[in-house]
Amino acid sequence: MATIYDIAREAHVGIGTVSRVFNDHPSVSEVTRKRVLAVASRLQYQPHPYARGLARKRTNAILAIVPFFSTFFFVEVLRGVQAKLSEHQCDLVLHGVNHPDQIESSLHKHALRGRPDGVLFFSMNLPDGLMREAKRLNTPVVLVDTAHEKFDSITIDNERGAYLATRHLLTLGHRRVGLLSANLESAPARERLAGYQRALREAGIAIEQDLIKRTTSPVLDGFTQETGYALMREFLAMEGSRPGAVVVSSDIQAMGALEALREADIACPDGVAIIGFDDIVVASHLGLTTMRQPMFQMGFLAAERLLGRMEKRDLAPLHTTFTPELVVRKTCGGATRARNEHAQLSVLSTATK
Amino acid sequence: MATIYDIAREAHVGIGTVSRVFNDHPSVSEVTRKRVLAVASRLQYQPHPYARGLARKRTNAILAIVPFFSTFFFVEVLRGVQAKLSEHQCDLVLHGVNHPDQIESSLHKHALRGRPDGVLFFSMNLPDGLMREAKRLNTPVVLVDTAHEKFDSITIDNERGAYLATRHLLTLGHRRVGLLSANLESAPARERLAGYQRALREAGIAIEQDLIKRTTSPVLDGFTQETGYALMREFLAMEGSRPGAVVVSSDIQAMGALEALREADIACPDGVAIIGFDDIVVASHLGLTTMRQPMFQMGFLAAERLLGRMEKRDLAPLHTTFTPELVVRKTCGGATRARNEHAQLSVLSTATK
DNA sequence: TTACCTCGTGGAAGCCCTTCCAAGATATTT
DNA sequence: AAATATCTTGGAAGGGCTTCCACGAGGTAA
Repeated sequence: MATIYDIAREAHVGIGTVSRVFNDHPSVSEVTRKRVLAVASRLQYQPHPYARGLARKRTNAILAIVPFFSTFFFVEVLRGVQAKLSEHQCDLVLHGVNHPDQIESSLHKHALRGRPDGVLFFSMNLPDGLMREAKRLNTPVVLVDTAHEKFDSITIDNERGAYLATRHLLTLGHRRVGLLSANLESAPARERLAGYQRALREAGIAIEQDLIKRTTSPVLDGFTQETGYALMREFLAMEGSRPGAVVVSSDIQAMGALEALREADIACPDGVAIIGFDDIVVASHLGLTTMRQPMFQMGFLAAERLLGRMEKRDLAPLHTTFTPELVVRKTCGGATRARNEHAQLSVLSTATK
Repeated sequence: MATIYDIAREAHVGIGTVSRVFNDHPSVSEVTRKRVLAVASRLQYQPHPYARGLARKRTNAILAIVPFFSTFFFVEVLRGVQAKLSEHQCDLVLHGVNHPDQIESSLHKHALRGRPDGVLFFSMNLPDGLMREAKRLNTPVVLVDTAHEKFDSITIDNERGAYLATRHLLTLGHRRVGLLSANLESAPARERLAGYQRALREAGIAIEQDLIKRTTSPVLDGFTQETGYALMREFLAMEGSRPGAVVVSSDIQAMGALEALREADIACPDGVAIIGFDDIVVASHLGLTTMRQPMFQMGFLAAERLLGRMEKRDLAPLHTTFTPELVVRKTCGGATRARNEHAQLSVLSTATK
């Protein structure tokens, strides 16, 4: 591979000039610039990113720490991240975390070893270790689907999402509305529970504990089809007092729930209506009415914010919350038209200390 | 951040010794090693990866080029890749390609700029540009889900998979078996067609062109739910001569096909039986009988092979083919038990020029 | 004319490592 | 005891880039 020295020699200029050309430095005469570029292209020159990183003290890489990046949610969000990052010359390095316990230890050994210019941290409670390291190295961090007052964050208003979902069912005339929740250790699960409860309260409907099913499974905090299947069977076992509609805390669980219904030979909108949460790709194939999260956008925005933070580090943390949007399909009955292509965005707070 | 010079000074040794300690060089006395490590840990020393890369002339990063990494298939495969890579100290840099045309141009500007130690290239025809560059830079490349005689590859025996799928339907007593294919520009689609035809031929059944539906859609080469839906409707429009069973060339298409059936109110195993291809996660929720591809394993093996190739570059290309495995569920009727947890692996050829 | 800018340029120094060579210290052999 | 082999060690060189300082040339103002 050619180096700036080769270019310099062939173009009869100094290495400084070559470097300047490749960094768009203003003080290079047009004629020199052309000559250098010509030689560079002839020699197929490519600046060496590591040498550059070393000299500049930057890596041009951002690190994404995600729990097991196997779910639709992360894939979509990461696509958004990529979309933004590719506009800049910036690499995305993925670091999958299998178990929360693993974070602290692996962080040091692997993740930050690469000295990323920035970090995107997903859906987990921010470990103290990462927080300290980030401060120490002065590496900007943007949290996605989780929050902390000292860092930028992009989140979903889960409470409101569940509230809207529940409202939708109430509007359709349902009075006995159940909640198929997940592991309440999970913050999103708790928030969605709160939204569900608020909607019922506002409608003047008593909250029955029997109508709230949850799990203690640690596997993906219960956001799995298995959990959805199992909990829906619990509902079905209630026989006479079975709810006529169920708010499910994720689409993937809704899939399991639908399977349970099919197995029990209970029609979906008519026997039991179901509304999910996420709007993963398959939701549309299942005709699942659900609360859409703008996953791609979240990723895009997260990357954008991180890039911005890398420029101006000392501003107050910015917290952005997206409100999920109702996507009406078939599993609740009701109107089929009523959905905007893009989710509603609202910047809730801007200054936190 | 501390550097080896800091460590050397504080530990009263030379920089060479510090470097040796961190590279497990044998000729460092135990007492010195301990001392150096103690100082290093006190100073929270971390070797700088770029400086290391620059000096060693390696980057410790491998690049994955995937078409739109939004599908289940890639997510699973990439999980496998990660699993292997994390055993070594090796980063995974993702490069999503949106459109094939884009490959050639973006490759130069973005992808190879990082000078990865190796490249994983997925599911697309290997562009000449990448091939030349790889040769020029002497960067090992492993192809996944696609092949080229000059490079290592990990593929699926699509022909045999479709053959087995078709056989399954024949065994269940079906005589009129259709093929719901994709865009025949795609190699996997063609191979699956071939397997279907062979199974029929062997069974002494004439091949009817009407029973082979395909698309010319370029979107994901037709491997979409929309295509599945549309083509199944074509089958349904055949009325009297409609096939009693259909081999579908991917699970995602099968989802669309199932939807078409549901819409037409045709029972699935009974009215029309369906077998898919892939065994994506949702397949089990749909009760879809399908041909499983060991996606995680493919990724794992691909990474393993790439790592190996980085050590020994001059061996003949190795081509590994996995045979898909029948997973019996509900959409074909028939037995429900009969499935091993792991796919069968067979190394077909080892020496190609 | 002289003093002072500005512009374009060259290249040394520095970024943080690895690697290689030379050399001192020990141990082994003759 | 001398000669030789083996272990450890130090540190210069080098990897490819950015950046800063210095310098000459041309331009401007006094």
